[in-house]
Amino acid sequence: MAEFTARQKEIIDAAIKLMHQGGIQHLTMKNIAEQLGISEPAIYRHFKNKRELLLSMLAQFKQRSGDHLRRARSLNTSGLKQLETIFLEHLGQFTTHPHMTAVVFSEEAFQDDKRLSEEVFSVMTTAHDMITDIISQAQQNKEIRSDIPKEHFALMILGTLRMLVKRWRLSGYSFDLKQESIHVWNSLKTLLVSED
Amino acid sequence: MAEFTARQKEIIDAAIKLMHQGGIQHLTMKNIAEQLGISEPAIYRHFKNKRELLLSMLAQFKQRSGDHLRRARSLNTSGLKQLETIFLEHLGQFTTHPHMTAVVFSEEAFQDDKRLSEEVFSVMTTAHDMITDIISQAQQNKEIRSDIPKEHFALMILGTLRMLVKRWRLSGYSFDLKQESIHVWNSLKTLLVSED
Amino acid sequence: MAEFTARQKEIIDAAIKLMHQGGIQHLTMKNIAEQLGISEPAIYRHFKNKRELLLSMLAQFKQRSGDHLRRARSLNTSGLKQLETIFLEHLGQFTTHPHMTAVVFSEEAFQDDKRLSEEVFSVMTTAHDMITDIISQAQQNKEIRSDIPKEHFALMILGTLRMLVKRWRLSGYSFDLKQESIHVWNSLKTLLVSED
Amino acid sequence: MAEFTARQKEIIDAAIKLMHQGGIQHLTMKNIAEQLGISEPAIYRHFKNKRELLLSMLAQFKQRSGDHLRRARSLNTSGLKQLETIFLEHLGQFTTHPHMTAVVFSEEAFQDDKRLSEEVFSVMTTAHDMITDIISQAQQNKEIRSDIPKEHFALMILGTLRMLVKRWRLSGYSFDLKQESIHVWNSLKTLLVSED
DNA sequence: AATGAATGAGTATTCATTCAT
DNA sequence: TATGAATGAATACTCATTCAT
Repeated sequence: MAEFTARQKEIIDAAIKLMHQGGIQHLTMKNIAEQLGISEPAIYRHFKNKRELLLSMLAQFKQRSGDHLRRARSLNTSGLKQLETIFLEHLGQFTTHPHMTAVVFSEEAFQDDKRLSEEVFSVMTTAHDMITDIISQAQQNKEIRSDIPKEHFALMILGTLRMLVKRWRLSGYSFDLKQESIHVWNSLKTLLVSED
Repeated sequence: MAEFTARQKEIIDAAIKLMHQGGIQHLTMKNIAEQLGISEPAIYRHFKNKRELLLSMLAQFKQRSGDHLRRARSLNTSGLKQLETIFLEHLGQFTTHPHMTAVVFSEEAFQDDKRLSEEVFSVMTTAHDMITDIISQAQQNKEIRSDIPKEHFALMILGTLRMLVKRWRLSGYSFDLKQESIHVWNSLKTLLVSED
Repeated sequence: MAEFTARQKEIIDAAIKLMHQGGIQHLTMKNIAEQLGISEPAIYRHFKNKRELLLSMLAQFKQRSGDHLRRARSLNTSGLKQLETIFLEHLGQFTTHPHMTAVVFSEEAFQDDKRLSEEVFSVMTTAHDMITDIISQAQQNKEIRSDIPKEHFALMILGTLRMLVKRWRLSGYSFDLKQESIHVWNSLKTLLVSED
Repeated sequence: MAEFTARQKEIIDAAIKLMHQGGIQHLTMKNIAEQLGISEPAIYRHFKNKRELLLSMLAQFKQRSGDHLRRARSLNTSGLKQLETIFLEHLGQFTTHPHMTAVVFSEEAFQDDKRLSEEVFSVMTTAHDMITDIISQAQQNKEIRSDIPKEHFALMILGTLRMLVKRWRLSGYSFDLKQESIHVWNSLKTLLVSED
């Protein structure tokens, strides 16, 4: 939908990087300008105001996230394989772009602006809903055990994924997220399919 | 360790409430003072500065959280029962004090201060470690399936718990967290014990 | 109604002086602070924001103006004498406080804020209405000729007064306003009473 | 004297319209550009800077005003008729172009620039002088009563005219200025000619 | 003749903190 | 123990203006 100019992308990237470094407290117009080597007012040529910039940042994140999910969903494979793709690709993306993890956990930061927090919420909800959907089908196909409500599985998968990212972040990216994500997924898979 | 005066506790509570309402952006000395009906300088009689206040807030939270865990741990019951107590009591505490959820998710907020973020991290780590410990023993006792690494179980339990709280928070506390937490725990329990 | 502290009065006076010197463009928080030898933030201890300061300035002016009018009105003299008192005292006040003239002509300056412009408008309207009222009675008492609508007389008196002040202002206060106002009032009086 | 290109006239008109809408605060290069649908730098092709633009605006206004006065003056009629023409045509012009009223009352706005404020002042002075002149002759011709100094009559006529316009402006143009101006003029005329 | 990109100086306002009382 | 008054540093944002294209 919203196409960004090269400069806008640069600014958005700088904003993400700053959020990553020191939270929203660090995400000031001055810091963004400094990081890009331009003056503060220059930013206003590209974004009406800070809010619009943050909204754009989230819009971009939302789109990427949505693309990921849709791509995984469209794969002509089993539900379990789709979930694996989502789980691993999502975490793989963070391995490549560690500062993106800052955006995932930005709900609390944007708490004082309804539009912004809704936008972050919607990313989480979309993922949750799609995962629930895949599980539902996989349960019907007997790929996944049916004695656990699909919403609980979704909660577990998303919760585990986020917890893994959070630990990686708080540890200072001190372990190999990609490697670890494969191990964790295997555990999750085992639980999803096992039946008494 | 740190014993707080009645006034200090009041200030800490006010701080938590403010964080809950509008994030760290709302957590200003002015707002704290306003909420307590005192002047700003008055706060400095009780805390050296804002940082010390936040540190105290986290210390209190850490202690409460630790107490909870230790109490659960000391119960002369099965590991599974201990995990259940931790899971349900933790969530039960949030039901009674919803503004406490703000503190749980405050890691990102305190990102720019090492001491503060470490403090929040340590709460999470302590919980993680204790859960891992309980699981380890329960696996030896054959209460919990052993084909899944204990760390992965810990990740799942803590991740699911946090995800549940986060959804409750972002939904505007629109569902019965206590009720829901029982259901989710049952699902988790089923997965913990089931064996191929 | 609104009682101002000593500091608030100082700030209001500084604001009036600045408006007088260089129009609203000069009326900045920085300039006010500089004139008082304090820092900008200090002003915010005394007024919530600039708008509130301007509103207070106008409130003070409104009250003074109203007091003047009511005092003149309450004089147990003829209508003509009351009008003379209003005319001469009003202009006399400006002679003593030349910077007050800036406030009289501030309607255009406050155009972009409804509340502010309404406040200035109301000062003018109040004067207009009271003058109209006095004229009406004086016409019934045959003090003032009745072949001219009272509103037109009010327009003339207020218009002439303002025009005189404006010319004084724009001339750089180069003539004796008090002296001149007596002459002009004599002319007005002659016209008010003369009859074909 | 100063001949303006079509584009320059457009820019001047846009400036007047903006002043009319929200005072000098609204009269920014950005707003002018926006109103014309061009970019800000484009304005600098036609005016050296903002000051030059405002000066041109006033020059245009001065010329129009002067033309009006001279045309009225050149009429081969009585002095009273000339004054009537000036009074009614002036107000008639405002009826057609309400935003012009903004320029009449712009003295205070341009207070911080000597050249600009002088320019506005000169428009007023020219009108004042010419009116005084006409009155002087009319007094000699016994058209107008001679017991009132000509300057006072000039002050009254101009003051009443301005006051009428100001009230029209502040009322939101809610009454028929043309109609009202005829009534007010009749009152003024009655006073000008009546003799004890 | 016009624009996209940029900027130095300024604008109101907020923040944590200090100090005299 | 508390407060009224103050402040340096920062905040988002605006303004007139310039310059390369």
